[in-house]
Amino acid sequence: MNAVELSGKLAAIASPHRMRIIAMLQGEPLHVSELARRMEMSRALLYMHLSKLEDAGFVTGHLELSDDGKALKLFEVLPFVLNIDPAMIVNAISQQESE
Amino acid sequence: MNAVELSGKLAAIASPHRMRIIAMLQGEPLHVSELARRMEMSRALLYMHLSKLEDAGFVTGHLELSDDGKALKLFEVLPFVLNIDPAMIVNAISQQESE
DNA sequence: CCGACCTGTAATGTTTTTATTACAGGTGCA
DNA sequence: TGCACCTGTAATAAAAACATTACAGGTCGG
Repeated sequence: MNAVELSGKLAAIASPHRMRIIAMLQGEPLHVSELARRMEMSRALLYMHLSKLEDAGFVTGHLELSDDGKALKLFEVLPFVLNIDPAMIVNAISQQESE
Repeated sequence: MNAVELSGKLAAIASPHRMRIIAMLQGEPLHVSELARRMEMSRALLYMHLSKLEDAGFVTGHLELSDDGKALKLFEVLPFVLNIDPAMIVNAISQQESE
């Protein structure tokens, strides 16, 4: 992982709102409207945060049909681990590309 | 470490410029002007980035006298480790305060 | 005294991020 | 048909981050 990719991922979690989203989804997938209620946040804003988390690979969402036939967009946390220390920063900077 | 502190630290490293600063200082403390030359960056801008890194506890700087008596502000990397995964995010969110 | 270094920051402009509001459209059910 | 849900996004405003320029002041050596 190069420096740009790494900083992108770090920026994606470096937000109290987004960390709270991860904490709420952890172990309990929720659909957008329900999550918006629990976060006490507008859906539009929540979508913005969810997009950043999804782009960075921390969460994933998919449409699903509820029991009564309504479409729900369920989001869940993807497993991830990032060990940040000086050596891995040096390593990221020295990477020109590659995943 | 609570969510606000953690997001502050993550935001501080979530920048290619600042990651590069850490990489350059790692193992070789440098004074501001010299680092500015190697980074090809203005001192004013470098100070802004260094302040963020110092506030977050990733680097530290102190004045020191060179051999010919001039004052130099030497910066060096402080050891740090951050293991980021869903569980530690949940933990950070559940912390109300404490260091 | 002057030139070549160094530190430190204020003021300003630009860009990006964050947040709000408003809209369009869908399903199920009484 | 009207109500209560849901998804999705465009347009806009407000706030924060980033970057540049310009200045003030210090030490040293020729």
